[in-house]
Amino acid sequence: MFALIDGNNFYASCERVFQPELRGRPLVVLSNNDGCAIARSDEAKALGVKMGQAIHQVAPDVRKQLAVRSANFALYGDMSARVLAILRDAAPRVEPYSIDESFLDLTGMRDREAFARELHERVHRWTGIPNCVGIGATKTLAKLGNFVAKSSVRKPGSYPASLSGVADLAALSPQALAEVLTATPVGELWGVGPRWSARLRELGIATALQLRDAQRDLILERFGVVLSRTQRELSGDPCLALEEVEPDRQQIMVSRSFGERVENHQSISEAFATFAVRACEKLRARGLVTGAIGIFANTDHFRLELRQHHPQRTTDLPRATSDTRVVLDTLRRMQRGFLKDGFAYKKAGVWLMDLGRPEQIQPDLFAPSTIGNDKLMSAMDAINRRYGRGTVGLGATGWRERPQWGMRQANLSLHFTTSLRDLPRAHC
DNA sequence: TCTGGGGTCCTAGGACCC
DNA sequence: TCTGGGGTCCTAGGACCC
Repeated sequence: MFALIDGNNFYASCERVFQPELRGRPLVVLSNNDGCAIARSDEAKALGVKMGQAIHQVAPDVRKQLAVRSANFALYGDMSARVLAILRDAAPRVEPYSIDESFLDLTGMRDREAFARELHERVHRWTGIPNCVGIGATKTLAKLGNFVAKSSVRKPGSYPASLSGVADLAALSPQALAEVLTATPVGELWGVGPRWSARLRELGIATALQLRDAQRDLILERFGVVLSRTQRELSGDPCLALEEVEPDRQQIMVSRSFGERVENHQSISEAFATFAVRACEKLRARGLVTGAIGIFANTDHFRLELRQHHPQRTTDLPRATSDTRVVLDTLRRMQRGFLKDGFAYKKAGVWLMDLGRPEQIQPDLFAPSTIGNDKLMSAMDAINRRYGRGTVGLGATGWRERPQWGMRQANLSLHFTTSLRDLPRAHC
């Protein structure tokens, strides 16, 4: 038996906790570079702002009514950790699924509904984050329960009012569950994206109930094992287990769109170095080493009248490492002849592949299997953790206050919970 | 003027092995 | 005349998630 708890309009809700003036107003949180909407308050949804919509494409009269914030991931990450601490305290087995969602194992619990209601209120009371809880015999049904709980808050009448905020689908009669499944378009299910949703509808499968009751071998044959699992989970047959221990990452990527188009290769080289430094920090934080490096750059694909170039290159390292300097050295060599003159680049990224635990790396007969100075790197990480990111670093990043490639963040809120520097400026 | 940043898994097909 | 039958590994592409 699973529960899924998730924060409503999570990023928008985080902003509202510390900026009460945003409550009750249509609020939009923008992606990096203040490009498109990545979170919307209910009021902003009601005005018709779409998920992922470019903010400059929102009608001017709507735009005027919106409160807007630049994405503040430091704040959201910290609020997420607070919510998670409450969940871990309340339930023995928790799987953090995303920044705003966790699965809980409720197997054997007697009064699930009371537990879920209490948790629902406690998270809101203790963190300020409104949330919903879905419960079901499988993860897919718990996810669906969560969708039902949220929908019946936002659009009263879409589902029975008793399922508002907290929805235990496992407590419903088969008839009542069938009604919920009938009211749910197939595309709203976890694991059914726009492509499959369209293909399913062509086959006359438009609702969750129709998918559940469709021919098993038809789904398996036409869509593969992934959707087949979703189908089985819909009938209460668990195919996905709770994963308390996060599996090691297979790759780590750091990429950014630039605040403006950049032709200057030195500037882009500094961007690559900055991304590599960040990627290596993430790598070490997970106790991993990397065996290969990839880089890419893109010109502005929204300006097709401009000359386009999207080079990409990967290199295997002779020995695995988590030492930023080894990665930067390789990166420098990879960049020879990589960018072309006369192109204006808009985005670049670095990714680390072939990740592994240092003790699992196949050893070389004549040389150590990894390379680099662990003590130096952990000292740098410790200083940056304590005094703030970028307190110590490496020259290849350019070390600039405002790099040419830097992001636009015109409406960034304060780091209310993670920066002492911001505290005196916070009025709450 | 202005358009995000991460991830995972599965499948099919080709190269290659014995 | 007739030309096997398994395997694995790798990669690219496509789907999904938040």
